[in-house]
Amino acid sequence: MTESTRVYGGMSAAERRDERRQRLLAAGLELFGTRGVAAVGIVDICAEAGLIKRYFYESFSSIDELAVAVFEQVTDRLVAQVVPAIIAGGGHDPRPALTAYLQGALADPRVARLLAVEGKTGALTEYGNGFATRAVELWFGFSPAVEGRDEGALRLRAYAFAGALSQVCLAWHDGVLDLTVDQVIDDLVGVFHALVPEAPRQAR
Amino acid sequence: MTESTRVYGGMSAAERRDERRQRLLAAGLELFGTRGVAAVGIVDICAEAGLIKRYFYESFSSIDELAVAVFEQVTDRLVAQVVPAIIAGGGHDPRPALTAYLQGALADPRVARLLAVEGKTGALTEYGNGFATRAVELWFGFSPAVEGRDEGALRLRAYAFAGALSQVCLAWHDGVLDLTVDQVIDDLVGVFHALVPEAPRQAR
DNA sequence: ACGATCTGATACGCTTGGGTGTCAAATGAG
DNA sequence: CTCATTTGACACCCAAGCGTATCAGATCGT
Repeated sequence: MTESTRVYGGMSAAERRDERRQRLLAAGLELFGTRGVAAVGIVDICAEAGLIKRYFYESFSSIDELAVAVFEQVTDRLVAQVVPAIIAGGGHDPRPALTAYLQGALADPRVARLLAVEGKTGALTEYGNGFATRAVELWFGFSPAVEGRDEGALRLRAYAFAGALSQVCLAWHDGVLDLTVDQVIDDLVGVFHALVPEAPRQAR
Repeated sequence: MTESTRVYGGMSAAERRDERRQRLLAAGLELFGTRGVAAVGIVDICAEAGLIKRYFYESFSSIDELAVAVFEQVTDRLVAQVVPAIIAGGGHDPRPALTAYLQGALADPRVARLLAVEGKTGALTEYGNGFATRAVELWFGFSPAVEGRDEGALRLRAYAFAGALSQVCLAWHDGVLDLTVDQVIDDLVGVFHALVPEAPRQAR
């Protein structure tokens, strides 16, 4: 309880603590995004972050807790970039949103892997499903007020597109798709329009 | 080296050995398909199979080896059902093939999880990617002789459809899609045709 | 019935990783 | 300079899981 709080290395106690937490998050992104969550231990994280175990438990109490924090950091960043792009698209052009999303998922294979694979396993399942749900609800923000049989079909297409995005990102990172980033974006815009022919509720 | 080989429990030595191997494979499908490969140990497999560790090492030398065998068994069964259905479709109707595939992936959530999640992690990555490649090449069997820019775009759509299939199966098993199996099949046939507008090279 | 073999249960040694503790060196306040 | 605080390196105990070994009961051939 004695908060001595003095400056060390030019930083206050809170600053040092936050900086260590950020290093742990960065180490988690690196290792979780390459080896996979299940293959990473606390010792690995500390080695990658250049810290000792004491400072791991300073911010987190388990590997799963760190994994959740990393996942939320990644998805929050992504949402923060995509949502304004959706608004910029004016509700009828999916390209800005797709561009924003793919700039995150194509630029960093670790992000792609976290979203497409790790978010479906172990302690991240509920958070991964939650993110998928958020994305699908976002999708429905474009085309509301559907009912009955078509509502289910539309929802299916939302999940279909989400899965398509993930798989394409993984395949592209694996090098099996010989396309530029812009080509991938163009093609996925095409996929979007193919999946939602009634998409832009503008002049129909 | 002394192969005594005598009958026990009404089975020959080879029969008993095969039966134990099958029980291990079944236990692997159950546990890998529910908890995930990374969360399963040899002891768990043996408990599920009702065997002791000695008989695990009789057929496999590690958890990863069992996981590969389970994955290959599942995918081989699937291929054995899908390929004839492709032929039955005559190269222009995707419905039989999709029906065959989804009868496997929708009837058994463990199969869906193995294909969509576990096949991308750990020791199964190469085999999972190999299966995806097989599926994509199968896709190209329908629409050959494309070249240049369109070849990449078509390949992207193949991976997109594969990802769509996986994600829809997972979502359906999670109960977020309130559709019957037949409705899912119908809708995915629609997704297929949407992704491949030039699909049936019949009377265009 | 008897002996050899097959099986299941259990135990043991070993390694790995989590969680905690100790101690000396580095740093900053007075 | 002196001393309290902060930090890093290292040691330690413990639980879990792997791989192997042991042993009694069950089963089969003769």
